[in-house]
Amino acid sequence: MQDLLHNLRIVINPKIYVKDPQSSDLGMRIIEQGIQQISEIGFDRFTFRKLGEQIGSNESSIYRYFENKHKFLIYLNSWYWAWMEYRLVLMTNSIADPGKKLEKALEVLSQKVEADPTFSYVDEVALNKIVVNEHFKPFLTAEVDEENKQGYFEIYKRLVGRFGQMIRDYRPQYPYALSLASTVLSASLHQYFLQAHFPTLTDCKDASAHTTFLRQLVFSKVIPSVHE
Amino acid sequence: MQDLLHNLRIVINPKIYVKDPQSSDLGMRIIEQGIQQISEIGFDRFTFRKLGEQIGSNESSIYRYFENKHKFLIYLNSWYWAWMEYRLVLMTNSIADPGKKLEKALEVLSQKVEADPTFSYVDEVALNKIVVNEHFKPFLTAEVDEENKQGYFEIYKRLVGRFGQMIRDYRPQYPYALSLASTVLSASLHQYFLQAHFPTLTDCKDASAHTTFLRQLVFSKVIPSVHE
DNA sequence: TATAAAGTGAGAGTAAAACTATTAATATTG
DNA sequence: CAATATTAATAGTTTTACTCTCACTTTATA
Repeated sequence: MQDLLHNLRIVINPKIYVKDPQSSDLGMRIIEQGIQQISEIGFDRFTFRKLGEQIGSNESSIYRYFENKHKFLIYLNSWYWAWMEYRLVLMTNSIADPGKKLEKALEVLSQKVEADPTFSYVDEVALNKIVVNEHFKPFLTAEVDEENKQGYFEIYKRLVGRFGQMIRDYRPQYPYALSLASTVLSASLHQYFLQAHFPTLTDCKDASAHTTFLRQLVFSKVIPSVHE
Repeated sequence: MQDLLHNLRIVINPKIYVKDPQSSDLGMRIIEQGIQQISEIGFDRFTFRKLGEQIGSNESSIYRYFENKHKFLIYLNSWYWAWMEYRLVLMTNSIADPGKKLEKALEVLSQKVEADPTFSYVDEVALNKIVVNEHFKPFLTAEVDEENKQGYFEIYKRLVGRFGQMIRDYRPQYPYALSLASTVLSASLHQYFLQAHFPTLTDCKDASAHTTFLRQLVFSKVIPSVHE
């Protein structure tokens, strides 16, 4: 199993990059160190110049891989969501019971992220910090609709769709499967964000609370409508 | 009642502005036209220079009201959340039953925004568009923690707290009132955002769907845990 | 092994945005 | 009417994002 996984490579829409960073040593360093830098100083303060200095290369070389830093962020986000999708499939594929499958999916999507040795050049924990801290930044531009047309967000959309389908498989009558799927995904990030920056706006103080909160939300244990 | 309300003024933390825009004609125009411009071209493409041109004034005059455009966005967001809080209180204050109160609160927070004649110089519909399209932008900066310390987000935090308290009043045993409150608030914006830009990621196609989706979520009718 | 092609590094250069500072004109107030 | 505050106009600075060019190195190919 592990051997098989070592041959895996996350596939990203080529329109997002100029040259595939997974195809060269410099490219890998751009990803590796770019993740480090953004997670440390934040995306806004991050520049290709600074990254060039850190990897002992030049700004202009990085532009040969990514058109601009916004696309770099979209790339990193795509990688993250592709990795989440891969983990989701891996962890739920063998579960036949829709309820148990959904429960497992929720766990995968909401638990604290840990390093995955399958992809050595990516620090998943730092990448998760980026995704949490900048969660909607890839979407929040005047060019969303154009970029969406270009398929920049297809991985994320596929993940929402897949998770939505799991909800539908469990309760086909429920009419808001997609909305619930997108809500859970964004709420999970948001709760981690609040825990880090606005602890007075969340009750999720430890690792397990995030999963419990969302599980209760999805499985209707929030405010029991019948008896308690 | 209306007469009383005409004397109302939304109070914003003075640290957010240099000079109170509600104190002068130029200030009002900055708010009024600023909302228009940002809702039309998006926050990133918006500059004080462009706004100056539109209101027949100068870039440097605007800097006398707001230190920078990021603080201007924080101001607009604060105004929006203060207005939401005012509406929330107004619409729920007289309701004694905690369940009905919570239901009403959900309605106020999730329904499509309509113009409020109480505050004539603010176009609430355009402002809502800004808040939906840029939802987390005020938070998503490297300076969040510092700005939070300065109290820039206190109105939003108060609103979450107030809504969380309504949940707690209804079901004191439920341990995630704050998380649910912040989730509902952000999910509401997010679903509107998806409806506008990613319709394949949401089931909320019309005005009432947003409220129904969230009501079911909060009142545990998502996936009935007992029988159907 | 010679040679073209591709990839990279260094540095300078450009355009736009985000302010800042100065000064003059205008309006307000005491 | 004089003092004061407010605003307009202009020019200037700094930073960022990105571009261009050219030299050098590595790799591919004949």
